[in-house]
Amino acid sequence: MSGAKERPLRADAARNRARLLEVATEVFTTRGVGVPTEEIARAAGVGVGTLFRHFPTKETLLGAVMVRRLETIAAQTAQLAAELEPADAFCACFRLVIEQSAGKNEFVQALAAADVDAHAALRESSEVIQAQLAKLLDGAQRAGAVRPELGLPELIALLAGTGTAMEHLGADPAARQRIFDVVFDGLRPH
Amino acid sequence: MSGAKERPLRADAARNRARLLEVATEVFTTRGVGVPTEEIARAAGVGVGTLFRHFPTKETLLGAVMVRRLETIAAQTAQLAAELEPADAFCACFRLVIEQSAGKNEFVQALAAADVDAHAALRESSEVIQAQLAKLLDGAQRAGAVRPELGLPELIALLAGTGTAMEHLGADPAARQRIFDVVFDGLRPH
Amino acid sequence: MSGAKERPLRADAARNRARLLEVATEVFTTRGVGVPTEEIARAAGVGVGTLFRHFPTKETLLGAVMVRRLETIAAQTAQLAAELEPADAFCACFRLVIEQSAGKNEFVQALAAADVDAHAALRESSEVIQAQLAKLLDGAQRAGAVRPELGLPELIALLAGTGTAMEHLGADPAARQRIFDVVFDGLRPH
Amino acid sequence: MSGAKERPLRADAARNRARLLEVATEVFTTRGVGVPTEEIARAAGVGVGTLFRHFPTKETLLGAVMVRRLETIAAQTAQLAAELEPADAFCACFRLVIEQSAGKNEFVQALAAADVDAHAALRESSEVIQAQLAKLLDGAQRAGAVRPELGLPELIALLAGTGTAMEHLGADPAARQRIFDVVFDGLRPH
DNA sequence: GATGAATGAGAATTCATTCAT
DNA sequence: AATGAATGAATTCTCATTCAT
Repeated sequence: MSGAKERPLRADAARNRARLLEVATEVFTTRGVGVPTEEIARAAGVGVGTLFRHFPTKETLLGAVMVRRLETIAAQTAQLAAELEPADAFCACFRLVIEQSAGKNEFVQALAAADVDAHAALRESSEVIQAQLAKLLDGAQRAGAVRPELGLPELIALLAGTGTAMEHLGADPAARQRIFDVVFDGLRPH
Repeated sequence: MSGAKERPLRADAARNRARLLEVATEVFTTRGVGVPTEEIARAAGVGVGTLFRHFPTKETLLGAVMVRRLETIAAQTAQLAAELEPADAFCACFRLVIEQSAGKNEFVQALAAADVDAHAALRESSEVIQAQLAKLLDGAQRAGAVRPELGLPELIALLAGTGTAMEHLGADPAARQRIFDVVFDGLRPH
Repeated sequence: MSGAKERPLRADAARNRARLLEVATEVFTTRGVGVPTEEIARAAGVGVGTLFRHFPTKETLLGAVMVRRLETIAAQTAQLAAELEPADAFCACFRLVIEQSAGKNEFVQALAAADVDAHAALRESSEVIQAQLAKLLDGAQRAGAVRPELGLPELIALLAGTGTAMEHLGADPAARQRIFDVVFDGLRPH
Repeated sequence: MSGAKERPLRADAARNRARLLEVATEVFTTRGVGVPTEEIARAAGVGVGTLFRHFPTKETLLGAVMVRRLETIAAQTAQLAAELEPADAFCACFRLVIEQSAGKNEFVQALAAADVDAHAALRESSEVIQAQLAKLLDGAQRAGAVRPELGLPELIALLAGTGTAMEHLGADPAARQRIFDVVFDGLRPH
């Protein structure tokens, strides 16, 4: 279904690609999507040409960064979901998503402004995570740990919102915990 | 406190300035800060030159838009605070801020990316609101309606976060209400 | 039908636009369409921005150059057609087109490679000329000066071809005349 | 005369070189010289590196394509010249050159824009053909079939021009024949 | 004061050519 | 020899800001 015929990719090319993704993630996250591609290339120690060989469009790069993030989160989520009781799993994953999503989240908007094909790759990863979240939510609700009237869209909105709140708070762990307290207590049936 | 000597400003100039702010608010809110200044000028029915005479920098314009929003919110907040019991006032104002802040909120980020002087004008308005929020929070906490361990920073973070959540949800009023339920229930002492 | 509402255009702006066209004609003609826009701007003594304000696309500029050429030719053709007997008019106009069309004629191809809208402006001018040529051809054929089996497409092809031949010949007037002799003698009924 | 010490060239290398020339001829002819080298390499089933090993410059490749064309034409011309009467040989060869030269003829211009060394290889092939054409012209003139005042430069210019005319006409054989009629009748003594 | 033309520093992207594998 | 990844100069176009009218 992911119809691309992926060549093995030479060792050094793979390294460059990985490095580029690494750097782009860092840069986009800390300084926003407005950063010039050239700067990302320089930071990765390659020429612009190389960047564009791997990601034919800035948007493609953006998408690849997102996908990588999503895949990481999906993997960790899967593990937590397997190891913990429904209610705990739900909380742990909620926290996980928040911690992993930190940074300027204009990403999504930047991508939303773009054409559909760019989304194609994202859609898949996105659906995987959403499915996981839906299952976690359902489990927590059956266990009576989360208000039954909430749907997946609200959960996603709350994740996004909590992420924003955390950004505004900076690193103070006590304050962050207080936010989690509010959200988790608010999520419980009332 | 605002050290500038403001001349009276001719009638038509004032009208232009007002119209520009109006339009800029609308445009920035619905289409983001990336919109070219020229387009804003055109939408306001003036030349770019006029825009830049009133707001010597795009960032200045952005700041002015923010200030206007903040002042509106501050005024409405003051009124609500005067009319309602502490607990109700807190909730009403929380909702108010959320509803008024709707739209592409890259604003803040765009401003954050800029130099300190641009903030100067904002700081004042910002402080006014923060003082109001602090008072509301304190009142609600004294009334036992809000967890006592929350500080102003957390409140602000939650406001920002709830705003983001609402954006992700679109216009569905029932879903929006469910988010408010979670947040307000979570804010209560547990 | 030419639906554009043309503003009067300020004096200096008009001068720049004219100069730009002048220079672009010269440059494209002598050095081909590959010349960077920036260089054209420089040669016209303006910044790139100005060039792109007047011609939002390199292709637009190309088109405008063509249109100008075509219009010049059309005007001169009209005059010659009015003043001379059919047979002479035909020859005179044939020569005229050749002399005016000199230069690297990749123009047309460059434009042909582009989208339809760019052609729109050209089409009109092009049709005007083609109508004139059709009339001239018809007149000359009625006068028995040109083979009756030739159609407009062949005439156009011959114009293009003779133009190419002239380019290959450079400025030697005697040689150019010999080419004309061949073509005109060949055009006569046999 | 061609001062390079040519090594025998391994069998597969020779095959690659041939294939490259084949493909480049096709591609340049149908799509113009703007096509990226990489694409030509891909179409030939080799890597760019290989292309550049055989032809150290895009221009070199262009030149080689031209040479190949010229050599083909020269060979066929020689055969026709040997088989036919002077007048017929002249006409047949004229047609031959036209038919073989079809396609986007920016070639020559592209080469003309380049430095002299690239021409060096061409010069030789070019001189061969020109000698043949001179002889054919002379023969036809002696036979009284072609105007005596025409020189080789005019013949070449007419060949180029007729080629252009044909390109403008597309494939319609009747129209093409009408062009030939004009040219051949024009070439006859008047 | 208002206007909108002019400016030019970027920004994304392409492509001939080089070079490590 | 062949490969294709890497390179970076060059190119088109945008947009905040300035300035002549």
